[in-house]
Amino acid sequence: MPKVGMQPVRRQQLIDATIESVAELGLRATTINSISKKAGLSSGIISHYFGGKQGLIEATVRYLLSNLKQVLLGGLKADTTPEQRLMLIVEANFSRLQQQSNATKTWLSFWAQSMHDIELHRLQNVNSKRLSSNLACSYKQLMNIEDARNAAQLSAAMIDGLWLRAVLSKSDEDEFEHCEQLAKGYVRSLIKQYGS
Amino acid sequence: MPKVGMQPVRRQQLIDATIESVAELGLRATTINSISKKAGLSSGIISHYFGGKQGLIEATVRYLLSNLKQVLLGGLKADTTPEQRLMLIVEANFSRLQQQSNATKTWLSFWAQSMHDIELHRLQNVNSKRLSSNLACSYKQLMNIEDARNAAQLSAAMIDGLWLRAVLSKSDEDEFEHCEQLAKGYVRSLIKQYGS
Amino acid sequence: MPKVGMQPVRRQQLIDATIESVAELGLRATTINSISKKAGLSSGIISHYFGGKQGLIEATVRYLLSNLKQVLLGGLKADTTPEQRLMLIVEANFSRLQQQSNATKTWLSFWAQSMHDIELHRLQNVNSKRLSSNLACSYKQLMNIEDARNAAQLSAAMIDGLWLRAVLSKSDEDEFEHCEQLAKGYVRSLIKQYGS
Amino acid sequence: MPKVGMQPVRRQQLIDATIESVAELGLRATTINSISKKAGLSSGIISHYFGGKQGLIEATVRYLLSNLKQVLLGGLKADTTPEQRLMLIVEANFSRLQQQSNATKTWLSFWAQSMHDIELHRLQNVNSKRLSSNLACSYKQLMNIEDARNAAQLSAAMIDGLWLRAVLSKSDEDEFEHCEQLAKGYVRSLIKQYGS
DNA sequence: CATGAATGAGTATTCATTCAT
DNA sequence: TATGAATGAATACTCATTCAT
Repeated sequence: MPKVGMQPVRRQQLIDATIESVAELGLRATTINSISKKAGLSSGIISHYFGGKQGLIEATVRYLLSNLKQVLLGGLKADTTPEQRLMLIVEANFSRLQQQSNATKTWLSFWAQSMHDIELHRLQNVNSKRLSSNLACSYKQLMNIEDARNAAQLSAAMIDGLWLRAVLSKSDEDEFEHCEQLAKGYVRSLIKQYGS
Repeated sequence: MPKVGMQPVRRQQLIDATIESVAELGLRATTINSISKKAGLSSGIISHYFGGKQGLIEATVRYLLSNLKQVLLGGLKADTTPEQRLMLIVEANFSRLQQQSNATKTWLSFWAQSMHDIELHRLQNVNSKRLSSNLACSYKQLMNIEDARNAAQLSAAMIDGLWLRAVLSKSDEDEFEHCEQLAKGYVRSLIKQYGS
Repeated sequence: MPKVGMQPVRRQQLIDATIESVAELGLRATTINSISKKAGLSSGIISHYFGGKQGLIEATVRYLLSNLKQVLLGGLKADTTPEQRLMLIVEANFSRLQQQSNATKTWLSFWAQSMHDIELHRLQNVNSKRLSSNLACSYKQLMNIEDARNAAQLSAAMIDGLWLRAVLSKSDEDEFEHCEQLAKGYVRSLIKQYGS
Repeated sequence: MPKVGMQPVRRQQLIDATIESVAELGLRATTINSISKKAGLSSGIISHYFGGKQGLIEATVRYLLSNLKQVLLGGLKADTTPEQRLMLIVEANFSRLQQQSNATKTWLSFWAQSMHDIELHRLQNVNSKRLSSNLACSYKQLMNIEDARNAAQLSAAMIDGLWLRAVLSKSDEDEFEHCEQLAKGYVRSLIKQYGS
């Protein structure tokens, strides 16, 4: 039943299946078969739409990153205060777990792989830099540039650190929620500490 | 060239080669051949000494963890103040990069794999718990239990977060050094904030 | 050259190649490569169609057994006398050598392996029981039940014994023919001895 | 603890371990390690005494065959009648199961392998011929040569057939005993039938 | 558009053999 | 005389890719 205009549908089907498979089996055990089976499609379709497994992996990472960006932009309105913006950034980063039931493991797999994959590393760096610069941008409205940059780096580390430890200890949603609160508390303490 | 008493020598040779190979190629691309070639030994020897690839991987993780523990214990003397102890813990955790030229990437690979490997997860959890409890133990001498526990969780997250971001951005030694200072500064600020 | 509807063709190709390889090299020296080479196919195809070497081995045994059954059923017509039926059973069992140029050696290999392989043992038992019960069924029409059972056991042993010794001494077709006549003669002598 | 004159002791230890291992695991799964472990010796000793695995296998077959021969000769006394001799031959052949707790499976493995191993085939043929000629020799004293040869061939087939079916159906000792009685009964019926 | 049959290089593992001690 | 460390060829199996339909 070949149809026209299936391209975006098929692509998304395959990306969703990839996230599921990596979360469930790990990047290592994820095969073109495990993905296509989850998508309910044939294995050949992957080469057809993504040129190969590697292409699908990269498209999946790009999708996860752009999703994170959308969540962030979606929450920003014209009249948000700098502090509200900072809270939104924290929330967006912890929401990485909600997009798919368990896409958290997927993030971690891609991080590790990015150490040995140039394209993945580039994508991951763009994202990392964006977190820092988003944070710094808001902090700058509350303190001097030097302190803002420091606060941004520390907050970014705290967010990733809390998130990572939560993922690695296979925490449930409540514990993630608790970590999100800790991160917000830390951001507030930085504002109080350096804020003018 | 069979000799007697080679067991510990060969085991260490293979563990070192594994760390090198995982750092260079990633856990995924590390094969029994890449390891044995680096060790200058035959592939069969891995089964002989570790029962298989999985056994060698686990032995390598155990080695890295025990090394971290040794670094920590090695720095502790009788007359260290709680604050000195906390600084030592931070240093030990950042020293993960120095034990082997580039064992940092290796740690990250093992973390990711631990999400899909029960034994690795168990080992990683022991280590994670030890960091928290070591920190909490020292904090308890400086503040009340509730605050100490919180401080320990936050410091652990900050240490791992700073370390992770440094690894992921392929930082050089100076940047690691800077991160270590940031971590220490954060620990000091927690002491000042909650300390009685 | 992927085509549709090749499944049964490929399966039979591989089963034939297995019989050939086991006959020529023995079960022990038969590898996935020796089979796929004989079949003119790649080694991967075996996993594709049979899940692995073991699956192909079992399918091959099943094929040989079902073939034996077919030869037997094929010879039976409505108006055969019990004695004619008994002769047909003997013939069918000796025909094991004709189905494939030299499938006899293959049978022997599978028998030996059945001592250490549950599934093969099950299959081999079904076959062995069928020979006994087919013989007993015909004998019962010629003598009392007790004698029929005895005659069946003795005839089955005589058939297998003559066949085995012919195989082990690498007999030619004439000698097989002679053994078949001996077996038939023995069956007739049992009928004369016990027959009412 | 190197000692002199250990050669025959070690050889027998290894042959016994081979019989055990082949019976338990099958010829296919029997390795130099499974044998040397059962013998409580090192793996290297096998090359030392038998030149390799193949040499040990052949020595083991030779041992089983010579044992069968000994059992037969041992039972023969000066004043045995031809019929007694025939019964002894049957008994000796069924005793193949008693030499080692379960050496029966071992025989079958070697038979199958003899189809693809010249030396094994030679040994097995000598044994097979001896059975026939021993039987024929005794029969000749009771009937004319033609009938004796026929009777020998049929008896040999009956003995092997009954024994084979008993082994393949994993019969217990009682069932083996029953088969031995059936074989003896058959020999007696042949004597009655052709005997002058 | 989409399938899935077919390939074959690559992987971990096994194991008979060798040989320094 | 005896060991067992070390080897590396061989084996079964996996899986990304290709391509005829």
